[in-house]
Amino acid sequence: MHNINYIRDNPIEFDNAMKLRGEDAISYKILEIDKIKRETQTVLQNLLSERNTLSKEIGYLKSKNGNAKNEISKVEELKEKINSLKELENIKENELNSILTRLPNIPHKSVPNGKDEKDNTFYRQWSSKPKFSFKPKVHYEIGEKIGLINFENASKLSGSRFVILKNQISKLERSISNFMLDKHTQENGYIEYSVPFLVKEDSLFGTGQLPKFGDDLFTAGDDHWLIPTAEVPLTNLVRNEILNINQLPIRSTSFTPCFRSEAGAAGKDTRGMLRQHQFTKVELVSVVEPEYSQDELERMLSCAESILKDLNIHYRVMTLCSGDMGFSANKTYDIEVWLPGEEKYREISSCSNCGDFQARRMNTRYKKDDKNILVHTLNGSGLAVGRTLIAILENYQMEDGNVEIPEVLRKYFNNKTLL
RNA sequence: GGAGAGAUGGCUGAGCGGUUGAAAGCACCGGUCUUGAAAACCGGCAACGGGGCAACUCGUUCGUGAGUUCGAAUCUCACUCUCUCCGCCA
Repeated sequence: MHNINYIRDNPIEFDNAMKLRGEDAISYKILEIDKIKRETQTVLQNLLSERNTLSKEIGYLKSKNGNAKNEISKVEELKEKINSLKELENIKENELNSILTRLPNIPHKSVPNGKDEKDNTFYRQWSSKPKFSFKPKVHYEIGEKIGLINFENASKLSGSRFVILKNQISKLERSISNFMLDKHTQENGYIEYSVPFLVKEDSLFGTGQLPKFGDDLFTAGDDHWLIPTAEVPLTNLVRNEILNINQLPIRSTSFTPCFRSEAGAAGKDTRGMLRQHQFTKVELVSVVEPEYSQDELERMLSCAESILKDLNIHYRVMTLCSGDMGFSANKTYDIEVWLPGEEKYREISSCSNCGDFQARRMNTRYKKDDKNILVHTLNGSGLAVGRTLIAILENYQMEDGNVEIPEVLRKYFNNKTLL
C-alpha cells in the first residue's frame, strides 16, 4: 500500500511510476477524494470537540446536582450533523482505501523500464551450459521412463496440474529440501520455521495477494486460504508489531507446499511438472531497516544462488523490468536455471524487495530514536524444490536414462552416486 | 462437538457510565551517585490521524463491527480470537 503523503507531495512522480507498471494515472482522483475526506474530517472534528466540551460540562453540572437541560439539548442538535459527517468521512475513506490497496508498488530507480518479460535485463550468470554427447531428454521423459513420475495417477486423484513422485525421485525431492534448509540455516543465517499452510484473509492482505488476486488462490472455506508461498506466513509473523531495533534484521526460512490455482495460465506449460497447482518450495524472508533493504536483496539473491552453485547447475540472473514485477515488489531478480532437455532458461527463484509496501499493509514498524518506522520486507525462493528437481534430472541425466546424484545430495542417499 | 472464562499501552496487569489516554510493575530512554558497572534514587515514555511555518492544538483508538446514552474501556447485540475442562482424535 502507498503512503498518501507521498502521493500528495509527488503526484506526477507517482503517476509516472504507475504508468511504468501498466496502471493508469490516478493521482488526481486519489487527491480529490483525499481532499474531501480531510475537509470533512476537519469540520467533523470541530463538532466533536464542541460535543466533548459540552458533555464534560453536563457531567460537572450533574455531579453538583445542577440543571443541564440547556446543554443536553445543544448536544442533541450537534448529533445529527456529526452522524452525517461521519458517514461521509467513512465513504471517502473506503473509496480511498479501495484504490490504494489495489495499486502495485513503485519500482526502485534501478529497475529497468519495460512492459513484459521481454524487457527484463541480464544481470549475471554462473558457469555455462553443459555439453552432452547425446540428445538430453526433458524431465518428464526421464522420470516417466523409469516409472517414478506419474501424471496419470495424479489426475485420477486430483485432476490436471498435479504430479506423483515415487521412490528415488520422491526421496530426491526430500533430499533437496533438506539440503536447502541445511544450507540456509547453517551457512546463510536464516532461522527455520514450520508454519501453517492455511491462513486467514488478513495475512493475505498483508503480503498483497488480497484483495486483488483471490483468483490465483485456493480457498479452504471458513475464511481459510491455502498459502501460495511461505512468504505469506513468514512475513505475517511480524504483522501488527512494533519491533525493537535490536531484533532486526530478521531472516527466516521455511519449507512448505504452495498452492496456486494458475487461473491465468490456461494452456501454458501443460506438459510435465513445471507448473502445478501444488508444489514445494523453500522460502526466504527478511525483515530489515529501510536503509539496508537493497543490500539485503543482493544478499538474499546470493543465498539463493549458493544452492545452484553447490548443485553445480548453470543459471543466469535477470532483473525484472517494471512491467513484469509482482504486485508488492519494488525490485525483483529472477534466477533462471538452464534446462538442457527443454533448451531453455526457466525461473527457479524470484527474490524481491517490497520496501515498506507490505509493512504498511501489515502495520509492522520498529522503534528507532523514539520514532516508529515502517520496516522493509523481502522475500525470495531459496529455491523452488520441484523445479530444482527438474533441473537436476535434466542436467545430471546420462545416456542410459539413469541420473547421477549431485555430490552435495549424496549424503542424503547413503553416498549412492546414481538414482 | 459440549461447558465455562477472557481479550486494556512494547510486555504483565488495575479500572467496570462523567479530568481514565487509562493505576501499578517490567522493559526502554535521560539524569544523580560510582574509578567503571550493578544497585538505589529522580525524571521521561501509547498509536494513528486532522489543522498549523512552528511552539502547539484538536480528534480517534481499551479484540472487530453495530447499538443505547448528553457522555462508554465501562451497558446491549453480533462477530473474531485466546485460554480451561469434557468428548473425539494424528
